[in-house]
Amino acid sequence: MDKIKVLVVDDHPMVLEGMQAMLSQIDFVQITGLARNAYLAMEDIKTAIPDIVITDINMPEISGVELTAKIKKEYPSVKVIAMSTFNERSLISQMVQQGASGYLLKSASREQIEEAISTVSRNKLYMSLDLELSNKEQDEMSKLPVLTSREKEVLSLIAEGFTNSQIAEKLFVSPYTVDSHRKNLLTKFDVNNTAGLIKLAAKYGLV
Amino acid sequence: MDKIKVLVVDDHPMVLEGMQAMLSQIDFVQITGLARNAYLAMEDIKTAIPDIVITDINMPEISGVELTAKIKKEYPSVKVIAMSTFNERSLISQMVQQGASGYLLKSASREQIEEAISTVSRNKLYMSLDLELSNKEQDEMSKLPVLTSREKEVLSLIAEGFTNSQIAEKLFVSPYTVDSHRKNLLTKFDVNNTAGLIKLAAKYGLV
DNA sequence: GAAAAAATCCCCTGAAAAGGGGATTGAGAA
DNA sequence: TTCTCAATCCCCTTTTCAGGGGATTTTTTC
Repeated sequence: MDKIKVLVVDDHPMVLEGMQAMLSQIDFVQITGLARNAYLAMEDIKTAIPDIVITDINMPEISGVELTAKIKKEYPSVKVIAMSTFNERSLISQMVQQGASGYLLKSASREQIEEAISTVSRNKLYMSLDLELSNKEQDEMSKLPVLTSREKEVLSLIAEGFTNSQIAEKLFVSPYTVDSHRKNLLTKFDVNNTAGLIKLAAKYGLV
Repeated sequence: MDKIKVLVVDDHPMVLEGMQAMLSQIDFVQITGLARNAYLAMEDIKTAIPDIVITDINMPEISGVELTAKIKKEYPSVKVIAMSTFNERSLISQMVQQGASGYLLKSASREQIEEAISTVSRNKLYMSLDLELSNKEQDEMSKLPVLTSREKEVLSLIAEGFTNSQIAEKLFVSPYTVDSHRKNLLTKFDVNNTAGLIKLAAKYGLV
């Protein structure tokens, strides 16, 4: 049985070293490369096509989301496992949309990493979402409202500091419309002013 | 010449492994332990007193700040190097106040870690603050206004979603006063509404 | 002990947001 | 095909915020 070829992408040398150390303890895994950015990752993939790419989501220049899109476009058979710290869960759906097969917390243990790799290599999805979440966090997550695309648009503009009428101009709609969206956002987030709105939105990476 | 004894504290196994891998490449360093939380770190220190403790700031239960306070209280001669990801710079001053001797980004290279350890062991402060910052970030950082303690207090309450009068009640002052602070904050941050305020404050970890 | 900085308080105006109410249109789901 | 939902638009009232203008007191710093 062939070993599973894994490429790790992360801008933190520490994490790369850590992953190398942990992956080398897994007997069915073979490391094909360690890349500290998306460019180098694509180079590495070209020379030695891995089975799985484990990539950080938050990276300067080209993010993990974009890298995943690139990989899936050029090498659809390569599986991608996204890695992030706990406060970026909002990016998971983005990653999955781009074709990621797994989601790993940076606080993952060797066992979890092992499980993630073997699960993903069997064409299944691995999500380590709830593993380290407190009840409070779970509650907060479940309360996360579903926003329409227009609402997201308006929210990000609010967060940019624009007023209703400025946003209305940008979106070519009436200020009344923007105000409606704003009110819906307040209701959905269950807050009663802009401050609460931005705070929550920022917390869940929506802005 | 004796080796410098180092203990690493981080709740992420990946980082611990990474640090171990990187530190073992430094010939003048001897790892006395790897702890995944503050409790275990204190145990480790008891059995083998290290010269330097490298600790993550963001940890569940007991934070790096609290751990540093504990260490400096019980073992004043032990040096502490704080470690964090880039968006927590606001904690640096807290760490320094608690007696930390260094600050290391998690994106640090082996060279930087080496430098941090040797600098700190020579009783100097090591701050890796500006190392990996882009010009844009540097500019933004340098523009960061100095807030008074009252202003910080008011800002965090604004971010919590309270109105001026609610804040006034909490602080036992007149709403006029709170309004003054709010206006000063707007001026200092050079923004013109609450949204811009919170966004900036959040960006620099002030809330 | 004087000067500077921080914290407090007050007033006014106009703009913006919050909190209600409602209505219409179009697209997609049941 | 109805029914729901998203998106659009409108009006009203009250509250809060933003942008000015000041002033006083306390605390810190030199």
